[in-house]
Amino acid sequence: MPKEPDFIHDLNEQQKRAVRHTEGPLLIVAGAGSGKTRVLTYRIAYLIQQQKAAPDDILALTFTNKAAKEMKERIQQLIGDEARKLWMGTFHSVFSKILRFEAEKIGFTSNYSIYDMEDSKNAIKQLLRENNYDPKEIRPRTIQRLISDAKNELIYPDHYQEKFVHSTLDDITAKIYGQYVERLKHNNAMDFDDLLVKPIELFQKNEDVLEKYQDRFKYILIDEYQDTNHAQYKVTNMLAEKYKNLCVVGDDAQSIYSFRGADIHNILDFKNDYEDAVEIPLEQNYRSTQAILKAADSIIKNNESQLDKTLWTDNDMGDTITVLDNYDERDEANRVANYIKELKARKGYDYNDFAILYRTNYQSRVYEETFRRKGIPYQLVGGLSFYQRKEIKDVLAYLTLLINPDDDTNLVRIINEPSRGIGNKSLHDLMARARSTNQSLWQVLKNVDQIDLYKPAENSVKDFVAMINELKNDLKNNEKLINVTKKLLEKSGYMKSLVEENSPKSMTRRENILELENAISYFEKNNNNASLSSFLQEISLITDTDKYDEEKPAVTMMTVHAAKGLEFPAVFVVGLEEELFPVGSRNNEEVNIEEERRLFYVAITRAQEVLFFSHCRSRYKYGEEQRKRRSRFLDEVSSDVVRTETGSSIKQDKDRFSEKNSSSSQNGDTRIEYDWKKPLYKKKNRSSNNTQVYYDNPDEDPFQVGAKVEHNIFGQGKIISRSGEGEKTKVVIYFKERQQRKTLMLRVAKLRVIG
DNA sequence: TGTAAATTTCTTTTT
DNA sequence: GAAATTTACA
Repeated sequence: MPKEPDFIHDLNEQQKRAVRHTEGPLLIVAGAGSGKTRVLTYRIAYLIQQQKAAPDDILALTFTNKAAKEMKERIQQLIGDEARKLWMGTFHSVFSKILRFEAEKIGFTSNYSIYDMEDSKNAIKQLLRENNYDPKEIRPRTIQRLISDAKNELIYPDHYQEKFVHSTLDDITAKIYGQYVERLKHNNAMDFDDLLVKPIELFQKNEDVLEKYQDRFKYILIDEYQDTNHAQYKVTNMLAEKYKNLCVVGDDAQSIYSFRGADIHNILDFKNDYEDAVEIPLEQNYRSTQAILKAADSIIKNNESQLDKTLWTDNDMGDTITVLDNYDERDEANRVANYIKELKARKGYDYNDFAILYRTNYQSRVYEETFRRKGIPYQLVGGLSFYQRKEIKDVLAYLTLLINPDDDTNLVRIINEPSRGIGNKSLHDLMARARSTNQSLWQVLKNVDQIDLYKPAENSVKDFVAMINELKNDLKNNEKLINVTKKLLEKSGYMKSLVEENSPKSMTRRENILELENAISYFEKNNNNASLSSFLQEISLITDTDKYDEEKPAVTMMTVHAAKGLEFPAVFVVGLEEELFPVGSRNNEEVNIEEERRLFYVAITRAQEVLFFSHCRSRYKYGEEQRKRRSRFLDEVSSDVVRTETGSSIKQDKDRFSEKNSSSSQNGDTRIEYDWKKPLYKKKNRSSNNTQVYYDNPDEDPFQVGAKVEHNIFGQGKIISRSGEGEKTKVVIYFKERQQRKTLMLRVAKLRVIG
């Protein structure tokens, strides 16, 4: 056996044990900030360096593609270029690759489409219609959710009938589930859940295939094991069964994905599943100050079900945590922005040292507006991702069709995009034909002669078929992807229609499409045998967090979920209000309060040095102002590590808030009491529902006479006059492109200042 | 058939 | 308040 590498000495004793334990099942219970990524990378490097395994014997499953990429780079630094041969990625990306090799064995082709949530929802909606259910009454989303849950539990359609038929909803779901599975197979498509479930089917039906991959992956490592669901659990158990070299890393305190079927028992029961499993805890935290850890600990101990462990640190006590008590979300964003500027100056932080973490994506909006106004650079992670944009999905649908024409869902998406005269009626007829003859829509289109169709539509169909065929041919003749894409954009008229629309919106869309073209060129340059199929597969599995760039000099804004695994010197956890964090219950579904608490724990433990909490007393939801009560979690935080700062706008607003010494406060700090149920009335001199006219002081309002502005529809223009106040402010604008004047309500018109 | 206007739902979290 | 969807009308 080769001599131990020097790098082993970078580790503490627990970490060394985990790295040296190469054979047999291993459970690493890694507390937040305890260096688990380091352990994983070192363990892999160690396996190779000690010649226990070749790089391609090892499979490492991570939570994001970005984590896999970074880990690979770090291993490369330790052991060299060999590391490139490692199998690393998310469950979804790794198994989608395996499925591409083995698709034929389960009745698919390697060019199968991957459906995202939207595609899958559309397919379900279509099925509901075909079964004469009104998608307004039976929500596709609900059915989709139930089907997804079933899949992750490995309950198949026939079993669903047995297990769940208690209500009409279950009845309908059972019916749709069966049809949905068939439809996807017919379309040669898989949804996200299938990428986990189909490999299991593959391995069960083909023992030789299973054995091939068992021999292939002699060592398996899984990160964030607490967030695996039953399907993931099952498939890795199958793979690990032969050699039992399964190493899982997780922290039950950070389990935050139960809504997508993650089962905390996978980590709790690991030792039952593998009797000779060794458990190694990592308890030293290298990330955070003592104050931050104390806050985190005081939170998590309120949960009943937790594995016992003590996280400790050698780090300093650090700063006290500040709770910002705000008037509303604008006040909140303003104060956060001010603190960022102040900390930047006082502590020498850069913008990328800050993160703003929230429970829901829509909370980002106020921050975007505030930061833009104050000139603070930011990067938004999550929300609507690039590949979910309409124009991008459209182009990708065209491309998908070239390799998988039987994919009805993608075909329906673009058959009349841009409009080419194949409207609702014609499409309906075509689909009816497809259903009655059990053909795909594409097959029906190819033989459109055989149906009695509205003539102009029929001609359009013929042109459409000819165009797709031509592009398919180009692809077959090994034409470059980028050229096929460009030709597609031209021949389909997609670009033309965007050019003709000539609105700011269509301009953005064109820019996005250019960016997609760049992505395609880049992919083609960096992959020797880049196929359209592999490109589409890769991008359909790109996640929001994959795009987060820690080098970018900008404040990061993201959900707590997206922040998992990351760390920042200074963190603001915002929107800590009841019904938001913890979230409010939907319908009568019960909120999993322990999971919300774990989520808060994750948020806290992202912070290295400086931590802020904040909550608002009122907040807009559905366009209406709502009174908010501060989160119960704030009362759970150990009182000796926090102090509350009440915003000046609250103190000034005596009408609504009366000052009292609150003795009931667990924290013992002074708080201004207010009757949170009392209805709000409109604030003076502040537009309550338009973000554009809200400023620190009126002088900052940029929509003054003479300002150049841009309107989404009317284009660019100049403000000629202005009247009214607050919400009722009106401006007269001369739009030069249209050569006309318009009077617009500032509150309604979406104006941007330019130049 | 395509567009503009009116209406309704929507906000958890994500591979 | 926005996005998605439906309705009304050209």
